[in-house]
Amino acid sequence: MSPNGDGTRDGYVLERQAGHLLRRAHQRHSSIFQENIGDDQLTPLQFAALVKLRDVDEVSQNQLGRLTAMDAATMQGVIKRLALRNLILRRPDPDDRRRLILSLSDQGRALINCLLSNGSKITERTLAPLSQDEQKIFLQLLRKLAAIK
Amino acid sequence: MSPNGDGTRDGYVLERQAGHLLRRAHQRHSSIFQENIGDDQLTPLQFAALVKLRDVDEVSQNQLGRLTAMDAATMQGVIKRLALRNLILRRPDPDDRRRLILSLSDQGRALINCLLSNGSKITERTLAPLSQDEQKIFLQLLRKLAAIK
DNA sequence: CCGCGATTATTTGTACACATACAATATTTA
DNA sequence: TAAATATTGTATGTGTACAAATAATCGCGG
Repeated sequence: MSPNGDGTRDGYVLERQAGHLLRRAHQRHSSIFQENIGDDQLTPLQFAALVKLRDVDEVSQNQLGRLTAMDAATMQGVIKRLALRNLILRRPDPDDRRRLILSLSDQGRALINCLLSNGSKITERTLAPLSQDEQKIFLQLLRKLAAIK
Repeated sequence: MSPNGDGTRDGYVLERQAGHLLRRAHQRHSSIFQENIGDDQLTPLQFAALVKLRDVDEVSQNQLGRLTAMDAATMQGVIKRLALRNLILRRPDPDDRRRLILSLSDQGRALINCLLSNGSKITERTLAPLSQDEQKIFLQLLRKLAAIK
């Protein structure tokens, strides 16, 4: 009821809420990404789109959005910026005229192949505050929490 | 080197990267927040600002930003929107004319007191995919990862 | 007391993030 | 086949996020 010394009055402490901590952890990761990705323009979502596009070769914009957990509107912006840099190609699907088929350009393929090791470094540095065992546990629990699979 | 069946070609699997998982977990939390906060306009950052302002009574805008991990530009927008709804008061600091002293309005205090239990519910539902033990471990590791304290 | 660096708040620009709405096209089903 | 429904890509509006630039003010060393 009365102040606790740290300024809190009762049960709800911001620093203990999952959402706040997730946001701050994500913040920290973004900053590590930016420092280590090795391409000033490339953002985490753009990188994710390129990685996934490399895995699947060809997909429609919406499909790629589902594979990378971006909604259609967000995906559209990400793709537009990647296309502007000539990292991906867009061509109409002859079998479904609503769709745009996306694929990596040679330049995009070269870039992502070159940057993949930076991606691994980023994950490593993001998890660096944890021991090896802790990292394993954390990723496992985080996967559950993100409702993956 | 060659495709693995799941479409991946080698070591870098998007779904195993900390950043991607953090983003998706945060996404899921945001959606839970929106469904459960009980105020259509209130966002996670606005809620955090109100909670912290309730704890500390009076602070400058930048100080509140540091307490809630928002940079000055973000804080400015959040505060502007809260002030627009008359949830907070802004008055100049007589001792430092650069500062705006922020405090909860009666309306803001009433709202946050009313919504705190929803905040707890949101944390609970966000962590629901984990057992009690897992929740404890997860929060502890997440706090380390977010570099809190 | 002066000057200069630091702090405070604001503004601008870019990029997510998602809801909503829309037009064009596909698919389902009546 | 015709009508209802769903999907695809685009556009718009609001709200994070952060860098960079600006202006006002503060405080400290000289």
